[in-house]
This record gives sequence, structure tokens and C-alpha cells, in this order.
Amino acid sequence: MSKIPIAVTIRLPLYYEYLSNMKNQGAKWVSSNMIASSLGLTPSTIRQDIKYLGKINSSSYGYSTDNFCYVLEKVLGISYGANMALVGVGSLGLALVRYKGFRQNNFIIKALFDKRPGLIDAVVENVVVYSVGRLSEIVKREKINIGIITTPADVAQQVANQLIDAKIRGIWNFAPINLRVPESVSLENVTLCPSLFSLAFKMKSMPSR
Amino acid sequence: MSKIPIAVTIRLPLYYEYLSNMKNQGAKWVSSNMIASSLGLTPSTIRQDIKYLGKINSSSYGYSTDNFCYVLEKVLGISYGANMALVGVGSLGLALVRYKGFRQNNFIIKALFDKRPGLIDAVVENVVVYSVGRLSEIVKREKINIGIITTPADVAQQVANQLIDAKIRGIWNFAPINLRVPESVSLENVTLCPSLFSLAFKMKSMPSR
DNA sequence: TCTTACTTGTTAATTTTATAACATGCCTAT
DNA sequence: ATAGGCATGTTATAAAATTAACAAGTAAGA
Repeated sequence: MSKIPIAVTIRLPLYYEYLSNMKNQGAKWVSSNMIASSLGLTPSTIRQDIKYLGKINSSSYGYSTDNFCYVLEKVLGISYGANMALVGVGSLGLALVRYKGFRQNNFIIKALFDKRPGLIDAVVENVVVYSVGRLSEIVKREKINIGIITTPADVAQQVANQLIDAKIRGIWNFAPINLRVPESVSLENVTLCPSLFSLAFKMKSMPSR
Repeated sequence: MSKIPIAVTIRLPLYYEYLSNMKNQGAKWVSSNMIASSLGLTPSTIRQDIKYLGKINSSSYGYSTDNFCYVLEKVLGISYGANMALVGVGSLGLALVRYKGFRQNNFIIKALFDKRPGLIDAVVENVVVYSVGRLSEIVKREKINIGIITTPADVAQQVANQLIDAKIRGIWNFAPINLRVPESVSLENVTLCPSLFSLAFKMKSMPSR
């Protein structure tokens, strides 16, 4: 079914989130209209996107939530999950360790890293904090393939380099900086400030009420 | 210069982040080539986007970082800042209160809200935790115009409704759910799980190394 | 002084993305 | 049975976004 367009790949994870919510609420069927209105898209877009997923079981009620979720899990690579390492055990790092959403999907934080001596060997949510020096060793031992960066911006690139050297395959970056990574490594940025500024801009463009 | 296209509005905050970083590092000039290569875009895109900002001081070295930042602050509405209230003082909420990036830009969390009695009247980073029942009162008193939702998903819509009733103008939502808000209220979602799944998908699409 | 190598700012072309429209099918209710 | 309403799937159209190409200008160095 050819290559999936970028615009579609951005929406697929949103579909998955919506669908698993609906599934958990007991919905057996979901129509393109429902997805569209909930996500602020048009039904047409949804149906076009689905063409890239192959056939999804459907009836005159819409698409099967079970099957739709299943297909998305396969396509997105969610079903395999991943072992993750988090570098930078600050308040944001802690928040991510405690977040339940990932674990439900087999995305598991296996190890924490920090350079502050006081934190080494601490245990948070059953996960041990290691010295950054042991990154390569632990990544190998725990078969970790995703690195989460929640360090300050000024050391983020250095941490990224270490993760890459340790043969990690994906980086989930929360530091406010544009990391340089080789082509073979996938990068996803979570940009908090830009997201907030984006909100400010929307508000500015909106007639005040 | 007519209405700014959606695709552009998504990039502008990224430009701003990059530019303020460069500015802090002492750079006086930045070219469209530099921005593009750092952000993974083409120089042409940058220059097209700039057309929506009006004239930016430039030389044969590129654009003036000072002026570019200034213009973006005006256009994005960053320069005015905002007073914010955060609802849901969990670990993610705490992380946001402690985050320094917003405060630097006059986006200030003025009040925290939670429904757990044990948290009421606590003080985090000089900010007081109030009962959710007092939301309307405090929002008015502190002239708050942005609400941050870091509650569990199942109460997020209810919280959003309360914020809207309190005449808030923008919602920054971290709960994994698609909120319904009236047209007059701006909404920006931070979607952690979809972001992670997006990373998983990129990794899956990448030849393993 | 002149050449080289960089700029920006535009216009034009291309590609991508989103929307609309409609044929077809299924379920329900009359 | 049959009409109405809502579904998907697909084709065609429209809109939006990206990229390419190039004129014109500026600074620096030989």
C-alpha cells in the first residue's frame, strides 16, 4: 500500500489513542464521523488515511474498534513495546517514570541515569538510578532501544551522543534543543515551550470574549 | 500580510525557540540556511514563512536575531506573557510548576488546584494549592487567562468546563483525551503517548542498524 | 577593483494534503 | 418488502504547503 505520507503518520497515533479510549469504554464500533468530530478532522480524511492501513473490519455501524486498534498496533509498532532508559532524573523525569500510560502498552522504563552522585542507586517506582558512566553497559544488559532525554538543554546533545554510541535506536527528547542524530536513529521531540507559545498565538488570533 | 497558514503557525514557535537559543549564545545574525539545517527544513520554507511576519532586519549575514526574536514575540503574543492556573498537582503538574522555561517568558503559574484535601494550602515553588471549588474565584482574582490541565483523563473534561465557566481563554491540556471546548476558547494538547508511538513508528520504518 | 561566496526576497512549479461527491452496501423500522 | 438513514470505499477536485530557481544585493579577500 505504498509509503504512508507524513501527514498520515502524525494522525495515526491520535487515532490509536482515541480508539483505545473508546474500546475501554466498551464501544464495539466507531465511525469515521465520530473520529473526525472528536479529533477536529473531516470524515473524508479519516477514510483516506485508513486506505494506508489495509482493510479494517467494518459494518454499517462503522469500524470495529478491536480490529482498528489491532491494525494500528501492528502498523505503528506499538505491539512490540520497547525497553527505555531515561536520562535526567529531575522533576520532569520523575513525572515520566510515574506516568502509567506507557507501561500499559509495554513501553517500559528499565533504567534511570543521572550524574548527580546523591541520586545514584536510588530507586524510583522500582527502577534503579545509575551513573551516566554506566549507560552503555546497562543499555546492553537491559536490551534498551529507546532513550528518553529529560536533562537540561546544555548537556542534552552530549547525552544523545552517549545514547547513540550505546546503540540505541530511538530518542525521545524533552530538552528544548534541536539534537543532531545520525539518520539511523529516530528522533521525536516534545517541545513544551513552543507548545505553550502556540497556544498563546491561537489566543491572540481569537477575538477576546 | 493576510492570514498565517496553519503549517506556518506550527513552525513559528520552533523558530522562536531556536532564535532565542542562538541569541543567548551571542549570535547576532542567523541565516535561513542555519535555521533550516538545524530544524530539518529547507531554507526556502523559512524564507516563505518569514513573508508572513513582515520585514525582518537582515544583512548579508542573514537575519538579525534581536529583531527576529522581537517580531516573533509580537506576532506570537509571547511578549505579553500570561497568568496561568494549573489543575491537578500530580507528578506531571509538579514538574511543570518547577519548569523554568515559562517564567522566563512571563508565562507565570499563579495558582494550583487539586481536589485532594491533603494538598490544599500546600505551597509549591511559592505557588499555593487551592481547592478546585475556588477555581472561579481565584481565576478572577489573579487575572488568570490560561488553564493547564494535568489531571487524570476521566476528570479532564469536567475541569475544562469549570475553567471555561471561569472565563479562561486558553487551555493547555496534558490529559490524554480530546476535550470539547467552545470556539472562543483556544486549546493546545500535549499528547505524550501519541508522541511516543510516533517514535516507535519511525523506528519501525527505519532499517535496524 | 574585481571576483567569489554568501545573503534575502520573489515568482513559479511541484508535490502533498484535504475535501467533496457519489456509488454501493447494510441495518432498522415501518 | 421497501424506504430511509448512515456506513464505507473510491474517484475526482480543490486547496495548501513545499521546493526550486533566480534576480539582486552585500561583505570580504585577493
